[in-house]
Amino acid sequence: MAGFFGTFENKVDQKGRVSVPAPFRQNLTGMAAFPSHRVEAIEGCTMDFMEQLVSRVAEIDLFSETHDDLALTVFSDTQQLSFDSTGRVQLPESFRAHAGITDRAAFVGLGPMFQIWEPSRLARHKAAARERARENKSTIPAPGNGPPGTSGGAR
Amino acid sequence: MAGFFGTFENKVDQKGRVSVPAPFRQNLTGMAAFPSHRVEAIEGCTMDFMEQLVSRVAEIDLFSETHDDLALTVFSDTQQLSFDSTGRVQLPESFRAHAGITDRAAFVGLGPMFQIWEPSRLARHKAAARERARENKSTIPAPGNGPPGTSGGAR
DNA sequence: TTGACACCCATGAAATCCCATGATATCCCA
DNA sequence: TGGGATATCATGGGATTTCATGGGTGTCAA
Repeated sequence: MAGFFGTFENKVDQKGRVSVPAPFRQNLTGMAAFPSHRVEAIEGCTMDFMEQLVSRVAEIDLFSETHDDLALTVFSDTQQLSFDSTGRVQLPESFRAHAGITDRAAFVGLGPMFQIWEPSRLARHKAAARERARENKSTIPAPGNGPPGTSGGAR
Repeated sequence: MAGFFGTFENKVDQKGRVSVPAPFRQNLTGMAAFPSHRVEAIEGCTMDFMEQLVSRVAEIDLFSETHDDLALTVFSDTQQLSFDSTGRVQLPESFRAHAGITDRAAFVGLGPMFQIWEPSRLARHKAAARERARENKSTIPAPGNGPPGTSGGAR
């Protein structure tokens, strides 16, 4: 599976446009975005991934409260953002407000998806996340060898 | 599985490019790299390996805190480095800074992955590692046994 | 008419391509 | 087994392309 890696900080111009980092664009024919309900950032992913999300949510009991809440939270605010000819997207005002983005936006790769942050908030969030990951000793289930960067080394 | 062995020291030119040692390149269609959390070096692995990680992460409950923390910690500093036609990669400035690399870089094979060091730091690190290995009587677990016990991979 | 927005072109900086060079290492054949 | 021919590799640097960014124009709708 192709993924999103790395962190890229780009300028948001007066029209509210941002260049999507070229490495991200390569995996994106079209992109879907929605405000994160957990952090002050925008979540982004491929259209494909969004459709997988739809399937996953569909597996939750229909008519359950969880289902409704999740569906409403995620899908009702999702927008498909399209690129202009130079690879920029228009960040809707409501998205910028949610993330506190004014004139700079940091794209951060999270593997299957990515997030868009106001840079200084990202810095704070990242420090906190790293701390938590260390405390919980979280690791990625190894695909047969010790994952680099988490815990195991050689095997 | 293909592995990385040996140490190779190459020049970093003014453009920030380094030749990836030919023996390493043979195992690499594309390479992923990220700053080590434990030491002042850059970790490298195959793109395949990274993508396996992505798949693993995609299987964790989306929107869980674990998922977010883990993904952020692992992927946000990772970059895909691609080879030019003569087998060089561009080492991003942030990587060089993390490892203290200026005009020389040492590639160290570590089996399933490898590291990139500033040569003199590597020398020091290596001496220390050898010392620790002797004191701890570290061993490599025999094939077929459970996860490494006290030998504890890199730490 | 005034925004909001898609489309287009311009620009400078940076990354990448591509060719050239010399140094080793490898091959091949007498 | 010598030793020249050939291939591989690390390295340098100019040419070209990509990329982020700025700004203009036209269109459609309120």
